[in-house]
Amino acid sequence: MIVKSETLTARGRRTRAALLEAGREAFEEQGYDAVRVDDVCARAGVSHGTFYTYFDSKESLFGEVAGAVVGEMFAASMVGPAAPDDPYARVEAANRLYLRAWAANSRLVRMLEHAATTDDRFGRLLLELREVFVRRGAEGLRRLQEQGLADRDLDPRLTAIMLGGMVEHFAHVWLDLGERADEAAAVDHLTRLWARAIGLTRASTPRPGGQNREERGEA
Amino acid sequence: MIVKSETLTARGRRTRAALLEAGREAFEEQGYDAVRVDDVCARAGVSHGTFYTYFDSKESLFGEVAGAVVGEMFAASMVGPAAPDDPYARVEAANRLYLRAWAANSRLVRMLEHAATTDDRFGRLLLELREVFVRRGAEGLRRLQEQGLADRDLDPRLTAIMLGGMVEHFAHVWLDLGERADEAAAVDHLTRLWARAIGLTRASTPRPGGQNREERGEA
Amino acid sequence: MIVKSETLTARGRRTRAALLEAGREAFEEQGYDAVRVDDVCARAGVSHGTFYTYFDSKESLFGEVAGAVVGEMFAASMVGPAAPDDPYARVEAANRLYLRAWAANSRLVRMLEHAATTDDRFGRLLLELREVFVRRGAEGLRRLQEQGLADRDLDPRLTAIMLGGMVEHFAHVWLDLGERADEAAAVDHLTRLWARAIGLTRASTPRPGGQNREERGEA
Amino acid sequence: MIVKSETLTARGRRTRAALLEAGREAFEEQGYDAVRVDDVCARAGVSHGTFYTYFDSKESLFGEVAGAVVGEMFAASMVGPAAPDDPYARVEAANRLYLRAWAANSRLVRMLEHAATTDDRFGRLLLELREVFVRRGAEGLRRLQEQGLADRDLDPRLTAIMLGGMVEHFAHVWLDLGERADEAAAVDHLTRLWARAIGLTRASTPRPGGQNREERGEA
DNA sequence: TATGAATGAGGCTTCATTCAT
DNA sequence: AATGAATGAAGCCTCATTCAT
Repeated sequence: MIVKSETLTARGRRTRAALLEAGREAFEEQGYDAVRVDDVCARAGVSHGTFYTYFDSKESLFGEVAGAVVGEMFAASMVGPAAPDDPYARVEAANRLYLRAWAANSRLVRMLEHAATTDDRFGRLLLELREVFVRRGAEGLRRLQEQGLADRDLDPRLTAIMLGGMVEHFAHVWLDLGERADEAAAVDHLTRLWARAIGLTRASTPRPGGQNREERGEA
Repeated sequence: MIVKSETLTARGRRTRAALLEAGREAFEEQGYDAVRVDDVCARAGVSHGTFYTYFDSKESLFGEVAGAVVGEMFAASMVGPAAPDDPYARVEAANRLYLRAWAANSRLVRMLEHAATTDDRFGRLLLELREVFVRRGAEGLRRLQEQGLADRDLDPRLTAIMLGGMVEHFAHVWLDLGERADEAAAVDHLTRLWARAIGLTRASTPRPGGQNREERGEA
Repeated sequence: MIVKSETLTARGRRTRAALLEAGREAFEEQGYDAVRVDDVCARAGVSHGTFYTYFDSKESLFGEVAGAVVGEMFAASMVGPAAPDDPYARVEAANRLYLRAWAANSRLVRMLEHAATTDDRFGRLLLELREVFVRRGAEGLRRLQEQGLADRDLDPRLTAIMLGGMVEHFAHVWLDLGERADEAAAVDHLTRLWARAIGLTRASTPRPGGQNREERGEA
Repeated sequence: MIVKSETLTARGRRTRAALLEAGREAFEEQGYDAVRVDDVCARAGVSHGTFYTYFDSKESLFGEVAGAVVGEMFAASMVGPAAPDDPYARVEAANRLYLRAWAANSRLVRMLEHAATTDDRFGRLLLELREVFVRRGAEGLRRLQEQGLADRDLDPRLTAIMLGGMVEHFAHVWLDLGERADEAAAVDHLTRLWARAIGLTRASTPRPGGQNREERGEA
């Protein structure tokens, strides 16, 4: 009988959390395939049988880990109330968050991508995750279009998917495949590409961030 | 002792080719993990033992399959001499090819991505593959910059990585994750985003394709 | 320390009884192997740990359940004071009781048979159980022989084992293996076979039951 | 891929047969539950993985063993052309064969009984097995009835089930549960009970077999 | 008494790879 | 070259039982 957190005593909750944490670490360090249930148990300092008190299988543990990660990424994707007024700066802030959110969990997201290959449930999780970013991007674009600050001939959703994908994919190439770049330059470039792609007109104060401030300032 | 094609009799070459072909099909249909050596042999109509006459291991078979796929993608990425003169049209043609090349091998590329996780050799293969597209993109951009048709403040390589990634990633989202879109619209959007992102000035005849022809025609 | 009923508080007695009852149901429904201690606890509405307050092991629980069942079967096997005078009718009544007793507990008896395979203790229990019926049968036969109502050349014990086995086995075939028959016809046939086998002479009033009344009435 | 005998090379057939034989021995000696796949492999002198080349699982091995046993019992149940003319002697011969067939495989039949509890497939096998004996018995009785040698008021099938069950069950009590008896006496009693139960009239020469020849000869 | 978390022995099965023929 | 039998490392999972609270 597998137990969710609600039913558990404090001790049980601790054990479950330890397994979850151990699982996350193990997956991140070793990759899904290489992780044996016993590895996780050893990390968590519990016996082997205990694992199955809390989780059905390695896959089910991964499901929870992935769920947690996705939750964190949701949270991290919020620009928040402190967002700047300037549209360009907003785009930049969003891109930075996007990049960081993806970067922070790069390995697990890749595992999720792979898991999605086999198990639809993970495919759905991945879709949900992307959808959050896509929605946010599409919303932002639509607003800019309404304000006359962005090209109206772009389909908001398709555009958000494409430009969001650009950021996401760059995170992958950068962090997983070892393409050399520094964050500032990356964010700057991504933002400029993004802004120009949608025809973002700097309505008021042109406050471009990043390192090419001057150059663009001249334009 | 594993034998490559050169050393083989006609019969041997046939068997080897059959295994390779069978492997490719099997990997594409079932995914790396799910494929058993026996599956491949069965498809190729060959006994288990025979497999090891031609390949060291399942992984080595995958290596060859992946190599072949990458080769095909290289070939497919050539815009060719029939490329249009108009820069925008060239970008469009390149994007179409890019998308198709990735689409045609989506599953195997994903497998390669996963394999890269474990085995550096596949990581390198993947890098090589991307590099071809990145180089091509960077070259193109540099040329446009020199001709004064694209913004000079963009780093060609970084830009190519990012915009190329946009295309590649869209292929993935589209084909593997089931985002609905039709090719024409996708290519059109990708091209517009790409063109605007690099500030592509239509030097001569603006010949934008896609669904918003008129609007842009007015400009 | 395992506790028997005598030592227990009222609450303890209730818990123990609940486990016993739950165990019996579980065994009957699922079979020995398929029953997990947890199943029994769940049925009894008790936590896992509690089980071992009252029973040494799953096997020991089964032992008690089996004991209870055997006790019931003993009780059920009594023809009682209301038994008819007519020997044939007595045989018939005994057969009906025998069949019903076995039928009522068919599944548990089978489990007992299986348990006997591994554990002698259950073998002995089974022997005791059978012995009751065998003795009763042998006694009855001996009395009939003495009264000149049954063949004297039959060994009473062997005969009782064989004819008793016929009844018992028929119960098994009928109830466990799905041979179609109705109780009345079964009892009638069993009784006729039994009676003729021992050469039962209807001393006084021939009062054969069942469906062939007339035919035999003619004799 | 599991292989049946037809497809195999001589070596494969030998290995398969060895596993089958080893399985049968193991089951007989240790009982189904106690047998581990590895035990069987050790007996057969093959590795552990080899087992799964030939059988799906322990259960499937048991299925084949049981099938073989049932086949042997079918064969053993034939009275054969050497059967005596005298009906009583025929019954006696049949009972002896019946008893021996059951006795020879008592342990495995018990395992089959138990397996039938869980798996219908074994239930069906058991039914088939019994059906052979039931049919034979019913046929025999019907013939005797037609010849006027046995009571016409008995349902042949029901009677065969009951009297056959008597023999079968006695074999069980005798061999598995340790009831003391010698074969000759057992066969003699079974036959007498059977014969009388069906009202077998010795048409021609009364040639009762067994040890009580003289006593009965006097009657 | 009752709880329920923790334990770990015990078995099953898969499949890449080797090897004798 | 081809065959296919044999191998065994490697992991997964269940569940009766113990134990601290």
